[in-house]
Amino acid sequence: MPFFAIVDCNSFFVSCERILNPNLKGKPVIVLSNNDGMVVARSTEAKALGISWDAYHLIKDKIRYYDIQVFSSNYPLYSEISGRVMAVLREFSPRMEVYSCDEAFLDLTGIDNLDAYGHMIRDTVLQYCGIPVSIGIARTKTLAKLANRIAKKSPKVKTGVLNLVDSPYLDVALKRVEAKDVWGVGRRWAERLRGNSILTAYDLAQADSKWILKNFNIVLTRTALELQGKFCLPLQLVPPISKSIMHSMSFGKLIEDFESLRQVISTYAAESAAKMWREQLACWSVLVFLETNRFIQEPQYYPSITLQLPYPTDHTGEIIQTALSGLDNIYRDGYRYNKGGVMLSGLIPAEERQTSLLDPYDREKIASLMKALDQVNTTFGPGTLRYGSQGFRRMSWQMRQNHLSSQNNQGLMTEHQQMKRICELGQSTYLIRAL
DNA sequence: TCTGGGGTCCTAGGACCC
DNA sequence: TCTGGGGTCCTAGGACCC
Repeated sequence: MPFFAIVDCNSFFVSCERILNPNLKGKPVIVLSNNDGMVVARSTEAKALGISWDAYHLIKDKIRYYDIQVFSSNYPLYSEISGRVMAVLREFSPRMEVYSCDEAFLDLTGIDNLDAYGHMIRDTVLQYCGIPVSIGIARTKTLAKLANRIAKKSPKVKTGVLNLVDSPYLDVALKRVEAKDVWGVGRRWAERLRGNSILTAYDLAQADSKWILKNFNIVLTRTALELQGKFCLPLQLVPPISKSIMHSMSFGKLIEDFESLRQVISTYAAESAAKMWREQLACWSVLVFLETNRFIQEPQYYPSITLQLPYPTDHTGEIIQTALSGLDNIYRDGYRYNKGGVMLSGLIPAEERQTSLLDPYDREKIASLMKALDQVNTTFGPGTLRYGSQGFRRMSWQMRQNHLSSQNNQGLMTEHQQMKRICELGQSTYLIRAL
């Protein structure tokens, strides 16, 4: 019988900002989404002040009143630190699933003293990465998530580690967690479950699985079985090949003119292509979409179109051209657009492409061009080299980031200085190796 | 002024073929 | 011409996750 741990970084983005600026410890801190639109991460202190998933512009008064520290999201920083945390965790179990940037499942089967091991993991990540984590350990992934939730919330679990393997408190734990807070149960299903008097994780575990299968689906059935301690969800040890790659974002302001939209869509297409290129994939189809702003009273329009390519491609220029022809197709005058995006799908490993005599492009030349492009943009910053259709000036639709950590407290901090700051924390070989 | 971005899986229903 | 079953493929939409 396997044992699983889920290791989850506490308020991850906030913890990352605290590495750059230790003075933030003990203070209420929040991190905002792209465009500084909404709150996406909150320190415990901020949560205690009642800050939740609010629109930033609606809670500005509260932020001023309580002197809450505000940061725009700094994804290069978070992704760097995430990589270091994962490297440390892998030392504790090579059988690991990186579940998100701030969470990983570890297979701890065969470990004797699970409690002690959990504490060791927690202490090591804190020491070497400066990130506090919570850990739940149990016989299934779903139960481990449940244990983790209690470890995070309950004042009784002061150590941040909860082990439910063969625990006499398992039923107590299941009864304490509401069905809506079970991993895999969202708002909609929770409502339907409540209609059938299933209120807690315990109720869900007790429910008849045939009944769940008939009235819901196989996904929820597995969740219920996992709550009974029956292993259904294996670890995903090797990240599967992406099925789709998307770049989409709200614009800095509403866009009415076609030319600006062409620039946005070109830029988003180039972004998607770059992501795809880094994963060494090629795509069969390109989807383009636009959206108006649903929060304001005016004509709404949510068009999208999917374009099939004659051959799988990873050529940015070709993807931009395709996306722009899609834009031609869906664009309508008289709307104010708020958001757009480009999604690439039908992905295959780039090397598996069949070469065709009819293919008008020289794929090898394109590959070296793309490689050079990516290297320049990695070294000198994204967007240093770009296609003409992306535009050359900073445009009003570009992302708002008024609270970047690098500009907040100690003047401008370069990426190099940020990394140096991260390293000052570490006495560890992990960090040195990571550099 | 201002309301995230990026994914996955499952299912129902339509189109099409034999 | 009508009727029907069975199979596959695709797409859209709904649910979930972080």
